[in-house]
Amino acid sequence: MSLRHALLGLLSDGEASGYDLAKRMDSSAGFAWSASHTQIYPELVRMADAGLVEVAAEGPRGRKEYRLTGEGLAELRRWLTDEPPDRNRRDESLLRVFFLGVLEPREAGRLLEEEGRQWAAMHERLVELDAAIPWDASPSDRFGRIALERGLRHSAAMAEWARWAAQHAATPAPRLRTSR
Amino acid sequence: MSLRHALLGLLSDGEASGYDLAKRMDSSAGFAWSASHTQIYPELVRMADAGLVEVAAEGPRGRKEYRLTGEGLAELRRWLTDEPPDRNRRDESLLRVFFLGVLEPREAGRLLEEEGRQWAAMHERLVELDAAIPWDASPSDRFGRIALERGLRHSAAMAEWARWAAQHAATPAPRLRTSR
DNA sequence: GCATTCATGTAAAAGGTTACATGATTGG
DNA sequence: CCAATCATGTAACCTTTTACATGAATGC
Repeated sequence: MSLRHALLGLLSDGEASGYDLAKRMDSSAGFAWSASHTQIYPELVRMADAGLVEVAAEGPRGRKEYRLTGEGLAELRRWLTDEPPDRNRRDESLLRVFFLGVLEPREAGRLLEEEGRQWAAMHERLVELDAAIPWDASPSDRFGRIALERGLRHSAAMAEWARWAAQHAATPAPRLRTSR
Repeated sequence: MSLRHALLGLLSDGEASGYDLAKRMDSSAGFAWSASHTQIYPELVRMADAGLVEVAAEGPRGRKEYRLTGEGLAELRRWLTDEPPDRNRRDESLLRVFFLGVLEPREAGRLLEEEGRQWAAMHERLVELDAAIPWDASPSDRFGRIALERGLRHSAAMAEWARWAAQHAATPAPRLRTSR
């Protein structure tokens, strides 16, 4: 139930409404987890029932600002330290690579080149994001920056891999050599 | 509906029963997509109804070997070339990083070190897998090797990142410097 | 003979997406 | 006044996981 912990984490950075959380999810932590408002609103109600969050204030248009309770913060910490991360991989763009052999080599190469462009574009986006954010010395910014660094390295490595792969997709060499 | 395309892809490599597919899923393509037998069996029935696969042979213990139809192969190719990959990210171990600020710096560092060990272990596993597989010149092996190379580069980059991050998690520097 | 592996399934529950629905407030 | 954004929700559907269930063949 990672949605719950994602919401606890986002709320640890300050009070927010479901609407706010949905938007935050689309930027920062959304690189790791996404959810639509239709999933967030009922989950917040369940979390309030469980005592993990509480309504801190109500605003215009029925806006409800949620705040983390002590119990909620404890649950977030427990999750981080005691529960082993779910390393279940689910990556559609990798899945596709396995099956590129059913296409013409040229077509497979073309798709890998496109994959490289996508990763390069993502890298570019992250570089700009990094430059645009006024990082401060707060713990949440420190780890936000560390998470972004992960994205930078990941996208750089994937863009490089895709370029390498595109070259090797069409070359009828009996054995591939790695670049490392 | 990626499960369907994962199964089509696995079947493009040769006939297999649901049982076989569940096992293959745990090794090769399982690094990108996993599914349990309880999901695979009914999906194969639906795929047969849709004309994408057919029962090629029946064996002992009610074993049913499925074979890709022409329609199935066409659908696999259409998916690869015409449908844009779903780049929806869902990565619990990254999600955690965003929230490490709620822990003691030392605890956060410890978790990042553990993350580094996990990635290094994964890298080691892939290096061994690479050495153990008798790659041939077939298209499926070519792209299997390319997919594995992606895993090698990915795990190497992530292991390096985690080591870097562990160092920076506890250091109370006002601004982080990247290693690139 | 017995344990293991092979082999298939059903059903309930949980998690997630898409379509539909409503209305208040703000900015131009 | 009108469009855009804010703000919340329900319901149907699809996907995935977990629990339960059964029994045949193989190897020792």
